[in-house]
This record gives sequence, C-alpha cells and structure tokens, in this order.
Amino acid sequence: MAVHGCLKPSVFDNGDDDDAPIVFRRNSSGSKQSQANSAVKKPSSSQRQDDSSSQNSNLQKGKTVLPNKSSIRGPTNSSTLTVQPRSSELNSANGTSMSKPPIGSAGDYDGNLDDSDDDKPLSARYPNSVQKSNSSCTSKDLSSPPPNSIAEEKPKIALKKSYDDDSEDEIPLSAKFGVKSAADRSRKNTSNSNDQKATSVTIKVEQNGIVKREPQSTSSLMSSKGLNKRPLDDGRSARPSSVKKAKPVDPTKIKQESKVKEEEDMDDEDNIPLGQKKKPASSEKQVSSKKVTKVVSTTKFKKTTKMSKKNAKNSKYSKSMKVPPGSGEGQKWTTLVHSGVIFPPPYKSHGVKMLYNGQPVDLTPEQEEVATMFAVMKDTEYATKQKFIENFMNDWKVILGRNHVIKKFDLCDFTPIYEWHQKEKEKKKQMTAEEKKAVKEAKLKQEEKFMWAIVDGVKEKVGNFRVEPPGLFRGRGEHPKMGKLKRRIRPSDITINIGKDAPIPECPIPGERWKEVKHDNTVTWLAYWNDPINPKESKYVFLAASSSLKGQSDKEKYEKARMLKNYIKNIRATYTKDFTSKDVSKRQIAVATYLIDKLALRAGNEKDDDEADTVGCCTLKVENVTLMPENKLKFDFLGKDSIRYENTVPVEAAVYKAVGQFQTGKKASDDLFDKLDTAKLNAHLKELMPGLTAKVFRTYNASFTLDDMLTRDTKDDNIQEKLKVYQTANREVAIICNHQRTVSKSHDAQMARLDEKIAELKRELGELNGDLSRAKKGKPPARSPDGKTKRNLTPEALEKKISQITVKIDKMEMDRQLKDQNKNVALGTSKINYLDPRITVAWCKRHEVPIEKIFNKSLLAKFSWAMDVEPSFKF
DNA sequence: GTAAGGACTTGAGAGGATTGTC
DNA sequence: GACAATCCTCTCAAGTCCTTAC
Repeated sequence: MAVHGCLKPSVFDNGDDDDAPIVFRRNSSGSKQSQANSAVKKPSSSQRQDDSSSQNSNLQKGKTVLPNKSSIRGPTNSSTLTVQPRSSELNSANGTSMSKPPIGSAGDYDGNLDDSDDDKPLSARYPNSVQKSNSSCTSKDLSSPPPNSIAEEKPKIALKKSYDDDSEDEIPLSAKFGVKSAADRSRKNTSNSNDQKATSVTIKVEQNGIVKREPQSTSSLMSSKGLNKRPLDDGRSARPSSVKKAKPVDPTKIKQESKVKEEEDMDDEDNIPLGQKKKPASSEKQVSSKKVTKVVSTTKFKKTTKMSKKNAKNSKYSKSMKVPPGSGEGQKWTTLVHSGVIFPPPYKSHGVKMLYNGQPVDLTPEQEEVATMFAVMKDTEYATKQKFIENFMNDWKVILGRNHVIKKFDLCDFTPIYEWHQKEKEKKKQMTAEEKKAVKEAKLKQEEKFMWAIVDGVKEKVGNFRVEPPGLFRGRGEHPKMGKLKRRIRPSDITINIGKDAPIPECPIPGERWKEVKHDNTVTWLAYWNDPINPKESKYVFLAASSSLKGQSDKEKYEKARMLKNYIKNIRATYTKDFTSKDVSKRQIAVATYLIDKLALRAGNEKDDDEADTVGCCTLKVENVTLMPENKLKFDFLGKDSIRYENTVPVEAAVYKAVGQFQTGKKASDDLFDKLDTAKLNAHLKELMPGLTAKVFRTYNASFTLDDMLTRDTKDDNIQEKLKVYQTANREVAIICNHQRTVSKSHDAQMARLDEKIAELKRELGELNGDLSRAKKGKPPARSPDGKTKRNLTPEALEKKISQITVKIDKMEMDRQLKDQNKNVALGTSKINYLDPRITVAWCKRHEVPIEKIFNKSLLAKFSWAMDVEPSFKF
C-alpha cells in the first residue's frame, strides 16, 4: 500500500531525508473534554485540525483519526490522534528538506548528510499515507531500498551510502561512516566551548580546594536571597547518578583500581556491539576519554554501573569531571546540614455537626477530622465514585468504632461541614491584603529554617520539606485505593538523613522522636517516610529542582539522550532486522523498541493489583492494539495517570505482521508482549548503547524535535513570531509525549468572549473603511450605529487607525487559534522534563529572544546549568 | 531469575499570585 | 478597584530503573 510502502526501515534507509518525516501526533483539540464539550458548539476536533491544516501548511496537513468513544478517565481523558507530517517535509516537494546547518558550520552536530535522517527521532522520519499517497510505493518497497527516483535527488554520496548500508549491517558504524570523525570534530568545536567554561570552573575548585560559585551569568539568576550555588562540574559529576550505596573506598587501592578500571573498560568494549565499539571515535576523542578514565577511576564502580560511567565518559561534560576532595564512590555529598521537616498543624475541631438520618451526630475530633476530609471533597468527582466512598467508609468506620450510630453512607449528610468549609474559604478570600501578607509572613518565618539545606558548604533550597498532611487518598483513574484514609505522619515514621557532624534536627513534636537518623552520603534524600497508603513505597524529601545535585542529574539525562543520536541508526537497523527473527523474544523486543522509538511510549512496568490498571509498551494488552487496514495499528489504552492514549499509525509491514502473530491465540486481556518485560528490554537496550533505557527515547524524541523545529522554522521575525515558533515546537513535543490537560471550565466562555471582541473590532474596521472613503471624497463621517456624530478625521489619521485595528484583529485571531489549539495540551511538562534547556538557551541567544520569555523564575533556576551554552549548541 | 524494595523522575491538578481589562 | 484570565508554585500520585535478597 502506499502508506506503509513508504515506511522504510532504517537498515534500508539511504541515510537521507527522502523518507519524508512525519510526527505521529495527537490532535490536541480532540483530547479529553473536547470530545464531550466541543462537539456541539464547534466542528469536531478532527475537522478543526483539518481546517486549520489547509490554512497552516506548516503542521496541519495530516490524516485525522476519527474521534474515539467516550473518555475513560471521566469526560476529560480521551485524545484523538492525528498522523501529521512535519513541516519540513511539507516544505519540500519530495521530503528531502529536513534542514540542517551546512556541514562544518558551528551548528552542525554531525556534519554528515548521510546521517541526517538517522539522527531524527523515528517519529519524525516516516512519511504518512497522505503525504505519499501519490507515490509509487508499494508494499514491496518495504523491504527494498528506496526507489532511485527519490534517491537521485540526493547528493550522490548519500545514494551510495544507502546501498552500503543495505549490505553492511554487520559493519561497525564507524567503518560505514568514516566521514563521521569530521562531524565529531564539528561537534567538538561546538561543544568544547562549553566544556572549556565548565572546566575552568572545575580547575578552580581543584586548586582552591573549596567549592566555587557558578559563573556570574548563572549565579546571578540564583542570587536572590543570597543563595550560593555550587558549580555543576564540581566533581560529583564524575559519579554516575545510578551508583547507589557503593562500598567504601580503600584509598590505598585507588591507583591500582584505576588501572583495573581502565582494563575493565577495554574489556567491556568487547561486549559492546561492533557497531558502537569504534563508532564515533575519532582518535582525538578516544584520547580525551582515556584521560577522563584516569580522573574518574579514583572511584571504584560496581560492574553494573560501568555502563553509566562509560556514558558519562562519552559525555562532553565528563572532561571536566573531577572527584572533589573527600568524596568517595557513589558519594553525593560530603557534608549535609538541614533542619528536618515541618509537620502540618494538629487538627483543630470546628464542632459543626453532620447529619445522620437527618439527625445531628456527635463525633470525636478524630472522627470529625475524617468526616471533614470527605465533606470538603463534596464538589469533586471523587465524592461520586463508588470505590472512593467504599474505601472512605471502611476506614472511617474503624475510627468510628463498632458501636457508632453511623453505619451507612447513604444516611450521611456532610452538608453542614461542607458549608462551614465554604464559609471558611470565603473568610480567607475576604481578608485584606495586609492580613494576607501578615499570614504569609508568619508562615514564612515558621518555615524559613526548613527551607534550606547546606550541602558541602553551599546553601541549597529544599524541595518538599512539609510532611504530607492527612487526607483521603486521591488516586488517579480507577485506583482501587482511592478514598482510603491517609493517616497523619508522625516523627516516629520519619527517617532523617544528615551529615555525621551536623546537628540532628530537633523533633518538632514534644515527647516524640525520629524513627531513625542516618548518615548516608550516597543518596540525595534528606528524609523519608513510608507512604501510609502503600507502605511498600516511600515518600522522600529531596533538594529542590534548582539545586546543583538535581541540575547535575538533569544534565546527565540530556547528555545521555544526546548520545543516543550517535547510536540511533544502528539501533534502528538492529530492531528492523529482528522484526522477522525466528526467536519470538527477539521479535518482541524489536517491535517494542520500535514502538518506543516511534511513538515515544513509556516502558510500562508491571503493576500490582492494588494499583490503577494502566499500561505502557511492555504491558500492552492484546485489546489495546487493533490491526487496521493498510498496515495501521490502532492504539487505545490508559497510560500513566490514567491518561488515555489513542493513536492510529501506519507501521512497517513486518511490525504489522509481528503484532498480528503476537495476538494470535490470545485473549483480549493477555499481554501482547508475553515474552517481554522492562528489565529485559532495558538490558537489551544497554547492549546497544551504554546506559540506554526506554525512557531515553522520550527525551531524545522531544529534544530533537524542538531543536529541529526551532532551527527550521525560526525566521527573522519579531519576537512575537519567534515565540510562536517556540510555542508551536513545544506543543508538538507535548503532543508526541501525550501531555494532556483538562480543558478549563471557562474555555468555551473565553472563546465566545474573544469571538465577540473580534467581531466588534471587525465591525469598527468596516466603519472606518467607510469613513475613509468618505473622507477621501471630502465628506464627513457617517453617524455611528447609535446615532452619535463622529469626529471628522483626516484620511491619514483614518488609515493609521485602520492599520492599528487590523494589527489588533490579527493578534487576537492568532491568540484565539493558539488558545483553542492548546486548550488540552500541557506544554509545561515537556519544558520541565524533556526539552534540553540548552536548546532553548542557545536559540534565545541566536535569535535575541529574552530567555525570560520562555523560562519563568523557577525554570531559570532549575536550568542555571544550561545558561552558559554557546549560541551554536545543537542537540 | 525474579520479587521486593529503594531512589529517583515525571506528571496533572489545585490554588495562590500576578497581570490584564474594564 | 473589581473581576477575570493567566501564570506560577506547590503537592503528591505515578511512573522508571536500579539494587538487593532470596
């Protein structure tokens, strides 16, 4: 078929852009509430998408999947997915346009035309049916190299390479892509400037033997309240974040182990597939890696962490990684001082009596507290859920005691307490500004000491120093434990982690004591307690996102995703080959990896029965995937947070066939990948790239898409236009990652108001145009609709006014469109977790966009480590 | 080999703070 | 100044992935 016929596997890929990229995107407007709400008032989401597609050629030409049945997670959960081509392909007639900076330019990461397509997220690579419907692709094409007609339009070197690829699956990538070293150099040039900066900071650390502040430009962002920041490359960076609870180091062994470590690294190379072993390594790079090995080898790593370490070694940042004085293996800090945690205030009885069977009932403060927990949730959807009510009643009855009059939920009337609560809320709202300020200051004063920790002499913000108050568990989706009482946490539940020499935080509740005090410097948590709902699980108190420890970890995450770019071609070749493997396990791993790569699915760990029934890739059930005509797969399942994932995508014929095989003879509720779990999948991925796990693909896909779209679509426009480009790219990523949000209750009203305003402006514009033509004939303006006489303006003044109103209308219409498009897409999550901030910072620098327009104060602090990136940075 | 536990990241939503509009 | 819209921060649930124990 035309659709899948164009889906060329990477292994047959000619390494070029001829297989025009698409993004398998979700139609945001079809998501969640929109299906329920917008159907009447507006064209269907899919229609809208299509409508806009005709207007906005950049992103909107796609094939729309029909909206699905009603949402599962309340009315707000479903999302309609649209298979959309990326604008790059649309901008080029034959799909060869995935723009890249010229080879050797500062922004050129690989500088290799042949790799240009391989570097792309898979989701960005395959053409869709619409795009290629007129092409001559047939199903036969699936296993064949692309037709020459396409390849011919490429530079010759690319064409030649494509056929080399076909025949050289077993050849190391480095051999296949000898040109790569040039690209490496290019990348080196790009990134070294960053390294140098980081390194210079690190050297100072070493020489002084003290912790040094971050470069001025970064620290100034953090300097509010006199917060000092530790540079990220202060040495801890040498330790892989995955190293946990490692054994103490014997300093006498350090030198010896250093040597052993190097040898081990070399041995390890044997275990790495040939393709990666020598792959990007120019000799220059290898030398630098060796140096790093020596430096970091003062730390003894367990075998299992070596991958991570090698990962770090490959990272450009590893060059500046030094172990700080006094640190050991897996060590996260040397000294740690903090004040522990703050507890919620004890319950204060309000004395308002609820009704039972119409009669007021007496409750003890403890009983009343739980009743109040339920009463204040009266307005929420939870209060109507049977499971929630059932769990609440079960736990409340324990507190009420066997002999209490309250037996049945149906006879309970919580309204008096609910009304009391509403009044309290209103009272709070009615407080004067001064009163509110006073309350805020009092709270701040009380909490100030808990807000900070001193880590290795540097003051760092603590993330969540407040112990969670008691309440009713608000599990998401159809969580079997929703409504259960989350009891009050006491000091005796809490384990404190603090430096050995630091004063142990005073227990704030007289007569009680901490459960335990530990001095474990291989972890970053300051305190934890067991979750009362899931005692197997813990709640941790960590440093804030802006802390250096978190920043370091963040940086490593993005470097790992960036590294995937170098391996992706080989990985795709491997799984493509395995689509047809006789070994079912291998075939399942191949298909699962393909789906994770292509659709940015989560790994999907096994879940217990007492958790919400959600799935990820490895836990997909047969019923979650439907084979559709023309080699399409329809996915429909509840993912993380019970957010519905709905998508219909064309896949390669081999994948389609394999999925059909995996389903054969199984029940709807059986696992699609019965031979697979996340451990096996990740173990396999690690064979393909050090430290690679399923979630790295999400980061890679997201960051790559952002970088690509920003590079491609940013023009020399005004800031507003540039910001629009950024928001569009951000949105694209959010859709790929399935980041949804509930449509605001007032959305429709807001839209209506905007429409009104636009209509009013248009009416005004019409009048002005009439006045202008009258003015040009020397006539006075016509009376306004309400009969009033208007000022007699000159044609010039009228033209100016017309121009102003036209601009206003354009802006308003643009705002309206964006608002409607984004009504159910959450942009924040990807910005916080998936988009390498260096891409944003570099783009802002290149295009003179104030970074504050993109990152708020919190994000600026969180990403302080990325602020010094060179404008030429490429993901 | 696998289940359980531990340590972290990712995620949506609530509600407060700020900004815009009239 | 009042109100609405938007932005931002905080909260805590729910994931991932690693280590440990058996």
